[in-house]
Amino acid sequence: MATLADVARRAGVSTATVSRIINNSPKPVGEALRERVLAAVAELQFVPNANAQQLARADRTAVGVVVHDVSDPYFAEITRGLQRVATEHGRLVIICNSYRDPERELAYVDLLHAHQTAAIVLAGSGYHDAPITARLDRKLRLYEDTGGRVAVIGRHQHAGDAIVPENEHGGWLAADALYRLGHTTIGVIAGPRHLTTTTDRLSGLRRAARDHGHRLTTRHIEYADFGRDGGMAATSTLLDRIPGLTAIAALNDSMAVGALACLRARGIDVPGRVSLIGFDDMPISVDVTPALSTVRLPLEEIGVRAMSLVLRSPATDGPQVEHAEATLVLRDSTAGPYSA
Amino acid sequence: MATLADVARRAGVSTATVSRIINNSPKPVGEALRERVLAAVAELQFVPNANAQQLARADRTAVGVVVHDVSDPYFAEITRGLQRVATEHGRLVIICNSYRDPERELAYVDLLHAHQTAAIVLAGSGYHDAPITARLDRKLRLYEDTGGRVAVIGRHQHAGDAIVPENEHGGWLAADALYRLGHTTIGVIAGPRHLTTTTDRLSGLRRAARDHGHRLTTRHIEYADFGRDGGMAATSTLLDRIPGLTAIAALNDSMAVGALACLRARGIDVPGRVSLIGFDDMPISVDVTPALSTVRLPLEEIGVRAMSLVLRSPATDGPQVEHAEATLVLRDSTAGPYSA
DNA sequence: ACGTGCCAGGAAAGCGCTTACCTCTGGAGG
DNA sequence: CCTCCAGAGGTAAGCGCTTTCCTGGCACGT
Repeated sequence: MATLADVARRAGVSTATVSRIINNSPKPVGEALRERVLAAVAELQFVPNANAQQLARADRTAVGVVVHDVSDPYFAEITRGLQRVATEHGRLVIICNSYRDPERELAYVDLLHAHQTAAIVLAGSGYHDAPITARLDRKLRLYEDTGGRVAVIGRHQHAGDAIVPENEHGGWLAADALYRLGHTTIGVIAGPRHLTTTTDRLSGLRRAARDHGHRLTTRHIEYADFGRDGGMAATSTLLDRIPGLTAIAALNDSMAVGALACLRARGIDVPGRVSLIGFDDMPISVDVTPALSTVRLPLEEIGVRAMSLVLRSPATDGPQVEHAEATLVLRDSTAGPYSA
Repeated sequence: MATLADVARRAGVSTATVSRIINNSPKPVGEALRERVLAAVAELQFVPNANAQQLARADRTAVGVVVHDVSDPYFAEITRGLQRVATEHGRLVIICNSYRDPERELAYVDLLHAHQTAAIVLAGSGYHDAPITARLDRKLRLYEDTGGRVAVIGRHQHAGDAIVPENEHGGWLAADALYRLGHTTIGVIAGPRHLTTTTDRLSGLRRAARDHGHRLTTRHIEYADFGRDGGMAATSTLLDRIPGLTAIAALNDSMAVGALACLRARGIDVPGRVSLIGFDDMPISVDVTPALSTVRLPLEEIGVRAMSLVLRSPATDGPQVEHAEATLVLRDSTAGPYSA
């Protein structure tokens, strides 16, 4: 492993000179030396030790991202936005998967802090768990005190920058859309109840029911994992419990896809017999059959905005909270109820 | 930013002692001191500087992963496998997206090298571009010389560990399946021609044609981007160019989903009028309508194996090359040709 | 009583860089 | 001809840790 000193020796110059050249520092260096040094760098295949550089200069460059799971399309889209902006700024992104384990999330925050990343963006639902939330908040605040920037996506708690998707409003949109189509009872397939995303979306659904004087009911809720298989299972029990159900709201599109699979397996026509609406509008949602009606969240844009927030000059005053608009997208999986 | 020295001062001990305690080194430390130090650590909210640690000890812990794009389901699945194993070994994973830009790929290899990662795994197709390939190979070899481990997924060139998916065989399987169903001319929608994955899969297709004495033809190839929209566009031109086409082979499932969208838009029944087969078997493929027939690659397993290879004790002798088996999965998008 | 080991703890030498500061040119200006 | 200064390069002090080696006590053996 060649070091700076090796290069310096080989070129017959001091390490300072080599350092200046490879970082092309503002300090002028003669052309002759520069060439000698560059030649030595090439011969020795010198690759500077980034850890030593980080330690020596004070600056922080990489940025850390903690998501629940990159392979989930929801996070994949957000991450794509994050990455794009980071790359434009010449920043390396370190992606960490917490797999929805709060402890692992905490551990990753420590880790990114320890690695002196310039910023941490935390994407994904918060937890209904006060001790965890408090610990996380403390860690984040400490990190900020040492000069780190933080942005959270989709959680309320933290004091720093935040992008908050309109989950509650989105829930309202979904229920309202179904009601307008003539449905009066909605079966809900929800994610884990300890996630704030779940409860936020649910409360939007419920508010819609209240707004319509309870001619609409959203009482039937089935909780499962936020994923295709969870959606499939939840749909199955929902169907068994509520004969004649005409509408299902899934709290995310992955679950909706699972619901579709269940419905198809049972030979229940969508939207002929049952209407289905999802949430998020992930890329694939337009390609399933029937194309999924859903509440759209600008996923990639959310990523872009979060990264921009965290990379903006610190001059900007105070923590920013931006909202990401939820919009209704009606495609082919929703229709008026089948009149029995 | 509290440092080790701060903690030592606060606890009234030497930095050596603090270091021993926080790393719980084998060297024994008295109980009284240990408590004092731990208290100081807590009060000062000390978080060790990982860069300094890396520099001081010789070991490397993180591992780097370079993929074309994590938000692509193909890579998302592989990454999931990689992550799982890394996590089991307590390793941090740094994920880098090259967005299929060879230069960026090279830059990332340098970057990961510079950051002293323990290993680099390069996932995704290689390029038909000798200079690039040579440069990459040189960098990788240099990295290995300095003690780094490398594994590549899905490319032949490099000398180190490799997982090679049976792309050629998979192509053969796809074409052969279609032939057995009675199709004699296959329209192919392919990814970029400079990717080895594209050409490998294509040559499998062609071999199948030869094997069947050219009663089968795979001459009609449309190149586009490896993605949903690329697949859609390619299918469109294919359909225009070859009237009466009864079978389409897409070189990956994303393209196949795009093909499905195009076919649906044109009102062409699948598999009634046109049969469609994909490649990869990404998770969503079972949920589109009709469920996609495809050539399955054990994506997550590939990730698992690659990471295991790279994390195995160096004692193991020589570079390993493992194959990932391609298997035919016939679902609902393929059938016998419609006899005109 | 004195040596002999052992053990807890500290001193200090790095790890591979960056950079503030110093030194030594040589040429311009008087 | 001397002074002064700018430019080119080097010296060395860190950055925040880890770890080797050393020291000073202490309990033990004789």
